[in-house]
Amino acid sequence: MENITPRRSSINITEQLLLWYDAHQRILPWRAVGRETPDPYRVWLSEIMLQQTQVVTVVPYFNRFIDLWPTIESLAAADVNNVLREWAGLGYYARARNLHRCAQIITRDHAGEFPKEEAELLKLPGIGPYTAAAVAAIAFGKDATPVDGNVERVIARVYRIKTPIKENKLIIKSLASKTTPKARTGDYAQAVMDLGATVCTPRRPLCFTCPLTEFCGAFLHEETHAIPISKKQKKAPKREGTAYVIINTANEILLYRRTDRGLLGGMLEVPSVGWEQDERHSELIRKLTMCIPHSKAITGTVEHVFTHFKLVLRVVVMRVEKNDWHAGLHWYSLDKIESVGLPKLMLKVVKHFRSSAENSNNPM
DNA sequence: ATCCCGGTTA
DNA sequence: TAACCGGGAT
Repeated sequence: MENITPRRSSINITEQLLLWYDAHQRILPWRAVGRETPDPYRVWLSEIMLQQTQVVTVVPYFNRFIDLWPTIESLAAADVNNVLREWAGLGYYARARNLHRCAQIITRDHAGEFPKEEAELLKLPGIGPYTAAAVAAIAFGKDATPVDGNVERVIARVYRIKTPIKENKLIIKSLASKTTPKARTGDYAQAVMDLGATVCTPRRPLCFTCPLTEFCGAFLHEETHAIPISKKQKKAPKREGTAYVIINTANEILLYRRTDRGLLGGMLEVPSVGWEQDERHSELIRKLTMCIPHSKAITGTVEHVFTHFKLVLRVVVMRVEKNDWHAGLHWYSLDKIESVGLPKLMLKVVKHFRSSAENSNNPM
Protein backbone atom coordinates (compact mmCIF):
# COMPACT_ATOMS: atom_id res chain seq x y z
CA MET A 1 0.00 0.00 0.00
CA GLU A 2 2.64 2.48 0.97
CA ASN A 3 4.46 1.97 -2.31
CA ILE A 4 1.50 2.66 -4.57
CA THR A 5 1.80 6.39 -4.13
CA PRO A 6 4.87 8.37 -3.16
CA ARG A 7 5.18 8.65 0.58
CA ARG A 8 3.78 11.95 1.68
CA SER A 9 6.61 12.43 4.10
CA SER A 10 8.92 12.95 1.16
CA ILE A 11 7.19 16.31 0.84
CA ASN A 12 7.82 18.89 3.50
CA ILE A 13 5.18 20.90 5.27
CA THR A 14 5.66 23.98 3.09
CA GLU A 15 5.35 22.09 -0.18
CA GLN A 16 2.36 20.22 1.13
CA LEU A 17 0.62 23.49 2.03
CA LEU A 18 1.30 25.06 -1.34
CA LEU A 19 -0.03 21.99 -3.15
CA TRP A 20 -3.16 22.13 -1.03
CA TYR A 21 -3.49 25.85 -1.73
CA ASP A 22 -3.19 25.34 -5.48
CA ALA A 23 -6.15 22.98 -5.33
CA HIS A 24 -8.31 24.45 -2.58
CA GLN A 25 -7.66 28.18 -2.25
CA ARG A 26 -10.73 30.33 -1.84
CA ILE A 27 -11.68 32.52 -4.77
CA LEU A 28 -11.82 36.03 -3.34
CA PRO A 29 -12.26 39.36 -5.09
CA TRP A 30 -8.95 40.79 -3.88
CA ARG A 31 -6.91 37.77 -4.93
CA ALA A 32 -4.98 37.74 -8.19
CA VAL A 33 -6.00 34.95 -10.53
CA GLY A 34 -3.38 32.85 -12.25
CA ARG A 35 -0.38 34.94 -13.12
CA GLU A 36 -2.00 38.27 -12.49
CA THR A 37 -0.05 40.66 -10.33
CA PRO A 38 -1.89 41.43 -7.11
CA ASP A 39 -3.10 45.02 -6.77
CA PRO A 40 -1.51 46.41 -3.57
CA TYR A 41 -4.48 48.72 -3.04
CA ARG A 42 -6.92 45.82 -3.07
CA VAL A 43 -4.67 43.66 -0.91
CA TRP A 44 -4.30 46.44 1.65
CA LEU A 45 -8.03 47.29 1.65
CA SER A 46 -8.97 43.65 2.13
CA GLU A 47 -6.44 43.12 4.91
CA ILE A 48 -7.70 46.14 6.86
CA MET A 49 -11.26 44.87 6.53
CA LEU A 50 -10.20 41.35 7.49
CA GLN A 51 -8.77 42.53 10.81
CA GLN A 52 -11.12 41.01 13.40
CA THR A 53 -13.64 40.24 10.69
CA GLN A 54 -14.48 37.11 8.75
CA VAL A 55 -14.19 36.73 4.99
CA VAL A 56 -17.91 36.25 4.38
CA THR A 57 -18.65 39.52 6.15
CA VAL A 58 -15.92 41.40 4.33
CA VAL A 59 -16.67 40.41 0.73
CA PRO A 60 -19.72 42.65 0.09
CA TYR A 61 -18.07 45.60 1.85
CA PHE A 62 -14.92 45.12 -0.22
CA ASN A 63 -16.87 45.06 -3.48
CA ARG A 64 -18.81 48.16 -2.50
CA PHE A 65 -15.62 50.05 -1.60
CA ILE A 66 -13.99 49.07 -4.90
CA ASP A 67 -17.07 50.22 -6.80
CA LEU A 68 -17.08 53.58 -5.05
CA TRP A 69 -13.32 54.07 -4.79
CA PRO A 70 -11.44 51.95 -7.35
CA THR A 71 -8.11 53.60 -6.67
CA ILE A 72 -6.30 54.80 -3.58
CA GLU A 73 -6.42 58.34 -4.93
CA SER A 74 -10.21 58.22 -5.11
CA LEU A 75 -10.43 56.87 -1.58
CA ALA A 76 -8.08 59.59 -0.36
CA ALA A 77 -10.28 62.22 -2.00
CA ALA A 78 -13.45 60.89 -0.40
CA ASP A 79 -15.18 62.59 2.50
CA VAL A 80 -14.27 60.63 5.61
CA ASN A 81 -17.91 60.62 6.66
CA ASN A 82 -18.78 58.78 3.46
CA VAL A 83 -16.08 56.23 4.22
CA LEU A 84 -17.58 55.75 7.69
CA ARG A 85 -21.04 55.45 6.17
CA GLU A 86 -19.87 52.61 3.93
CA TRP A 87 -17.97 51.00 6.79
CA ALA A 88 -21.06 51.02 9.01
CA GLY A 89 -21.81 47.51 10.27
CA LEU A 90 -18.24 46.25 10.00
CA GLY A 91 -17.32 47.41 13.49
CA TYR A 92 -14.04 48.68 14.92
CA TYR A 93 -14.57 52.02 13.27
CA ALA A 94 -11.08 53.29 14.00
CA ARG A 95 -10.10 51.03 11.12
CA ALA A 96 -12.13 53.16 8.70
CA ARG A 97 -10.67 56.44 9.90
CA ASN A 98 -7.14 55.01 9.76
CA LEU A 99 -7.88 53.59 6.31
CA HIS A 100 -8.79 57.02 5.04
CA ARG A 101 -5.79 58.66 6.70
CA CYS A 102 -3.51 56.01 5.24
CA ALA A 103 -4.94 56.54 1.75
CA GLN A 104 -4.23 60.24 2.04
CA ILE A 105 -0.67 59.64 3.20
CA ILE A 106 0.03 57.19 0.37
CA THR A 107 -1.48 59.59 -2.16
CA ARG A 108 0.22 62.71 -0.87
CA ASP A 109 3.58 61.43 0.31
CA HIS A 110 4.18 58.24 -1.67
CA ALA A 111 2.92 59.18 -5.15
CA GLY A 112 0.04 56.74 -4.73
CA GLU A 113 2.34 53.73 -4.36
CA PHE A 114 2.49 51.56 -1.27
CA PRO A 115 5.95 51.04 0.16
CA LYS A 116 7.14 47.50 -0.52
CA GLU A 117 9.08 46.97 2.68
CA GLU A 118 7.45 45.55 5.78
CA ALA A 119 9.17 48.11 8.01
CA GLU A 120 7.86 51.01 5.91
CA LEU A 121 4.33 49.62 5.79
CA LEU A 122 4.42 49.32 9.57
CA LYS A 123 4.70 53.09 9.90
CA LEU A 124 1.35 53.71 8.24
CA PRO A 125 -1.82 54.25 10.27
CA GLY A 126 -3.94 51.14 10.75
CA ILE A 127 -1.10 48.86 9.68
CA GLY A 128 0.36 46.79 12.50
CA PRO A 129 2.70 43.79 12.49
CA TYR A 130 0.21 41.43 10.91
CA THR A 131 -0.98 43.69 8.10
CA ALA A 132 2.54 44.93 7.28
CA ALA A 133 3.70 41.36 6.79
CA ALA A 134 0.55 40.38 4.89
CA VAL A 135 0.81 43.23 2.39
CA ALA A 136 4.58 42.77 1.97
CA ALA A 137 4.17 39.07 1.25
CA ILE A 138 0.92 39.00 -0.71
CA ALA A 139 1.24 42.20 -2.73
CA PHE A 140 5.02 42.31 -3.17
CA GLY A 141 6.27 38.76 -2.66
CA LYS A 142 8.58 39.87 0.14
CA ASP A 143 10.00 37.44 2.65
CA ALA A 144 7.50 38.26 5.37
CA THR A 145 5.36 36.04 7.55
CA PRO A 146 2.02 37.43 8.69
CA VAL A 147 0.78 35.80 11.87
CA ASP A 148 -2.93 36.10 12.51
CA GLY A 149 -5.24 33.99 14.63
CA ASN A 150 -5.45 31.31 11.95
CA VAL A 151 -1.69 31.00 11.69
CA GLU A 152 -1.34 30.86 15.46
CA ARG A 153 -3.86 28.05 15.67
CA VAL A 154 -2.31 26.01 12.86
CA ILE A 155 1.20 26.43 14.25
CA ALA A 156 0.09 25.67 17.80
CA ARG A 157 -1.50 22.42 16.66
CA VAL A 158 1.25 21.30 14.31
CA TYR A 159 3.94 21.94 16.92
CA ARG A 160 1.68 20.82 19.78
CA ILE A 161 2.09 23.97 21.81
CA LYS A 162 0.14 23.36 24.98
CA THR A 163 0.67 26.68 26.71
CA PRO A 164 -1.46 29.78 26.06
CA ILE A 165 -0.92 31.43 22.66
CA LYS A 166 -0.50 34.74 24.40
CA GLU A 167 2.70 33.53 26.04
CA ASN A 168 4.13 32.13 22.81
CA LYS A 169 3.81 34.87 20.24
CA LEU A 170 7.53 34.97 19.52
CA ILE A 171 7.92 31.19 19.33
CA ILE A 172 4.97 30.93 16.95
CA LYS A 173 6.26 33.74 14.78
CA SER A 174 9.65 32.09 14.43
CA LEU A 175 8.14 28.69 13.70
CA ALA A 176 5.92 30.22 11.04
CA SER A 177 8.91 32.06 9.55
CA LYS A 178 10.91 28.85 9.50
CA THR A 179 8.42 27.20 7.18
CA THR A 180 8.00 30.21 4.89
CA PRO A 181 9.42 29.41 1.42
CA LYS A 182 11.81 31.65 -0.49
CA ALA A 183 9.36 31.98 -3.36
CA ARG A 184 5.57 32.27 -3.24
CA THR A 185 5.64 33.87 0.20
CA GLY A 186 2.24 35.43 -0.43
CA ASP A 187 0.69 32.14 -1.46
CA TYR A 188 2.19 30.46 1.56
CA ALA A 189 0.79 33.08 3.92
CA GLN A 190 -2.65 32.79 2.36
CA ALA A 191 -2.42 28.99 2.38
CA VAL A 192 -1.94 28.87 6.14
CA MET A 193 -4.74 31.37 6.69
CA ASP A 194 -7.11 29.53 4.33
CA LEU A 195 -6.31 26.27 6.06
CA GLY A 196 -7.00 27.84 9.44
CA ALA A 197 -10.27 29.33 8.24
CA THR A 198 -11.67 26.33 6.40
CA VAL A 199 -10.01 23.17 7.80
CA CYS A 200 -8.05 23.82 10.97
CA THR A 201 -10.99 25.60 12.56
CA PRO A 202 -11.13 26.58 16.23
CA ARG A 203 -13.73 23.94 17.02
CA ARG A 204 -14.25 20.59 15.31
CA PRO A 205 -11.37 20.92 12.86
CA LEU A 206 -11.84 18.90 9.66
CA CYS A 207 -8.69 16.83 10.09
CA PHE A 208 -9.89 14.19 7.61
CA THR A 209 -9.40 16.73 4.81
CA CYS A 210 -6.23 18.30 6.19
CA PRO A 211 -3.00 18.07 4.18
CA LEU A 212 -0.89 18.40 7.31
CA THR A 213 -2.04 15.52 9.49
CA GLU A 214 1.21 13.63 9.14
CA PHE A 215 3.06 16.72 10.43
CA CYS A 216 0.56 17.66 13.10
CA GLY A 217 1.51 16.95 16.71
CA ALA A 218 -1.97 17.71 17.95
CA PHE A 219 -3.57 15.35 15.44
CA LEU A 220 -1.10 12.54 16.09
CA HIS A 221 -1.78 12.81 19.83
CA GLU A 222 -5.53 13.35 19.40
CA GLU A 223 -5.30 16.73 21.05
CA THR A 224 -6.72 19.05 18.41
CA HIS A 225 -9.69 19.81 20.66
CA ALA A 226 -7.36 20.99 23.43
CA ILE A 227 -5.01 23.12 21.34
CA PRO A 228 -4.63 26.02 21.26
CA ILE A 229 -5.18 26.81 24.89
CA SER A 230 -7.87 29.45 25.20
CA LYS A 231 -7.31 32.16 27.72
CA LYS A 232 -10.39 32.65 29.81
CA GLN A 233 -11.81 36.10 29.47
CA LYS A 234 -13.50 37.89 32.28
CA LYS A 235 -17.18 38.30 31.63
CA ALA A 236 -18.35 41.71 30.54
CA PRO A 237 -20.13 43.90 33.11
CA LYS A 238 -23.58 45.22 32.27
CA ARG A 239 -24.47 48.85 31.61
CA GLU A 240 -27.90 50.36 31.19
CA GLY A 241 -29.03 53.57 29.54
CA THR A 242 -31.84 55.23 27.64
CA ALA A 243 -31.95 55.95 23.91
CA TYR A 244 -34.25 58.61 22.50
CA VAL A 245 -35.89 58.14 19.15
CA ILE A 246 -36.91 61.70 18.33
CA ILE A 247 -39.21 61.95 15.32
CA ASN A 248 -40.49 65.15 13.76
CA THR A 249 -43.69 65.66 11.81
CA ALA A 250 -41.81 65.17 8.54
CA ASN A 251 -41.02 61.61 9.67
CA GLU A 252 -37.39 62.40 10.20
CA ILE A 253 -35.19 61.18 13.03
CA LEU A 254 -32.67 63.23 15.00
CA LEU A 255 -29.12 61.91 14.78
CA TYR A 256 -25.78 63.18 16.04
CA ARG A 257 -22.26 62.39 14.96
CA ARG A 258 -20.03 61.05 17.69
CA THR A 259 -16.55 62.38 18.32
CA ASP A 260 -13.73 60.75 16.41
CA ARG A 261 -12.19 58.96 19.33
CA GLY A 262 -13.36 56.04 21.40
CA LEU A 263 -16.44 53.88 21.16
CA LEU A 264 -18.21 54.06 17.77
CA GLY A 265 -15.92 56.99 17.00
CA GLY A 266 -17.12 59.25 14.21
CA MET A 267 -20.35 57.34 13.67
CA LEU A 268 -23.90 58.65 13.67
CA GLU A 269 -25.97 57.93 16.75
CA VAL A 270 -29.38 58.29 18.29
CA PRO A 271 -29.05 60.52 21.38
CA SER A 272 -28.78 58.45 24.54
CA VAL A 273 -27.90 58.91 28.20
CA GLY A 274 -26.94 56.90 31.23
CA TRP A 275 -24.31 54.48 29.96
CA GLU A 276 -21.30 56.58 28.95
CA GLN A 277 -19.08 58.82 31.02
CA ASP A 278 -19.52 61.70 28.63
CA GLU A 279 -23.15 62.71 28.96
CA ARG A 280 -23.32 64.83 25.83
CA HIS A 281 -27.05 64.56 25.35
CA SER A 282 -28.39 64.94 28.88
CA GLU A 283 -29.16 68.64 28.42
CA LEU A 284 -31.00 68.07 25.16
CA ILE A 285 -33.04 65.28 26.69
CA ARG A 286 -33.84 67.35 29.78
CA LYS A 287 -35.15 70.21 27.67
CA LEU A 288 -37.16 67.89 25.45
CA THR A 289 -38.68 66.14 28.41
CA MET A 290 -39.70 69.48 29.96
CA CYS A 291 -41.19 70.79 26.73
CA ILE A 292 -43.19 67.72 25.83
CA PRO A 293 -43.55 65.58 28.93
CA HIS A 294 -46.57 63.68 27.68
CA SER A 295 -45.26 62.62 24.30
CA LYS A 296 -42.81 60.00 25.40
CA ALA A 297 -43.17 56.33 26.02
CA ILE A 298 -40.73 53.55 26.74
CA THR A 299 -41.31 50.99 24.04
CA GLY A 300 -38.90 48.34 25.29
CA THR A 301 -35.17 47.64 25.28
CA VAL A 302 -32.45 46.65 22.88
CA GLU A 303 -29.30 44.79 23.86
CA HIS A 304 -25.83 44.99 22.43
CA VAL A 305 -22.48 43.52 23.38
CA PHE A 306 -19.28 45.50 23.08
CA THR A 307 -15.80 44.21 23.78
CA HIS A 308 -15.79 45.03 27.46
CA PHE A 309 -19.42 45.50 28.49
CA LYS A 310 -22.96 44.50 27.75
CA LEU A 311 -25.45 47.27 27.13
CA VAL A 312 -29.17 47.34 27.72
CA LEU A 313 -30.76 50.43 26.21
CA ARG A 314 -34.32 51.47 27.00
CA VAL A 315 -35.96 53.04 23.96
CA VAL A 316 -37.99 56.22 24.44
CA VAL A 317 -39.92 57.72 21.55
CA MET A 318 -40.62 61.45 21.31
CA ARG A 319 -42.70 63.25 18.69
CA VAL A 320 -41.83 66.88 18.05
CA GLU A 321 -43.01 69.58 15.67
CA LYS A 322 -40.64 69.97 12.75
CA ASN A 323 -40.23 73.66 13.38
CA ASP A 324 -39.50 73.32 17.07
CA TRP A 325 -36.11 71.84 16.55
CA HIS A 326 -34.12 72.96 13.59
CA ALA A 327 -31.06 75.07 14.38
CA GLY A 328 -27.95 72.98 14.09
CA LEU A 329 -29.73 69.66 14.45
CA HIS A 330 -29.40 66.88 11.93
CA TRP A 331 -32.59 65.23 10.78
CA TYR A 332 -32.55 62.12 8.62
CA SER A 333 -35.48 60.70 6.72
CA LEU A 334 -36.69 57.50 8.38
CA ASP A 335 -37.44 56.06 4.97
CA LYS A 336 -33.77 56.21 4.01
CA ILE A 337 -32.33 55.34 7.39
CA GLU A 338 -30.71 52.14 6.08
CA SER A 339 -28.42 54.12 3.82
CA VAL A 340 -27.11 56.73 6.23
CA GLY A 341 -24.64 54.28 7.79
CA LEU A 342 -25.64 53.50 11.35
CA PRO A 343 -23.59 51.17 13.53
CA LYS A 344 -25.40 47.99 14.55
CA LEU A 345 -26.38 49.26 17.99
CA MET A 346 -28.13 52.30 16.55
CA LEU A 347 -29.71 50.21 13.81
CA LYS A 348 -31.18 47.99 16.52
CA VAL A 349 -32.71 51.03 18.21
CA VAL A 350 -34.30 52.29 15.00
CA LYS A 351 -35.57 48.85 14.03
CA HIS A 352 -37.01 48.39 17.48
CA PHE A 353 -38.83 51.70 17.16
CA ARG A 354 -40.23 50.77 13.77
CA SER A 355 -41.46 47.35 14.83
CA SER A 356 -43.01 48.68 18.03
CA ALA A 357 -44.75 51.46 16.09
CA GLU A 358 -46.14 48.90 13.66
CA ASN A 359 -47.43 46.68 16.42
CA SER A 360 -49.21 49.40 18.30
CA ASN A 361 -52.38 51.26 17.29
CA ASN A 362 -51.45 54.16 19.50
CA PRO A 363 -47.68 54.16 19.96
CA MET A 364 -47.77 57.48 21.80
C1' DA B 1 -28.34 32.86 27.11
C1' DT B 2 -23.46 32.40 26.90
C1' DC B 3 -19.58 31.56 25.08
C1' DC B 4 -15.69 32.06 21.41
C1' DC B 5 -13.07 34.43 17.82
C1' DG B 6 -9.74 38.27 16.40
C1' DG B 7 -5.29 43.07 14.91
C1' DT B 8 -4.11 47.95 16.13
C1' DT B 9 -3.80 51.76 19.12
C1' DA B 10 -3.24 54.71 23.22
C1' DT C 1 -2.82 46.43 29.27
C1' DA C 2 -7.23 47.80 28.13
C1' DA C 3 -10.18 49.66 24.66
C1' DC C 4 -12.32 48.77 20.40
C1' DC C 5 -17.46 45.42 17.40
C1' DG C 6 -20.06 42.08 15.15
C1' DG C 7 -20.91 37.37 13.76
C1' DG C 8 -21.23 32.58 14.69
C1' DA C 9 -21.43 28.22 17.44
C1' DT C 10 -23.47 25.70 21.05
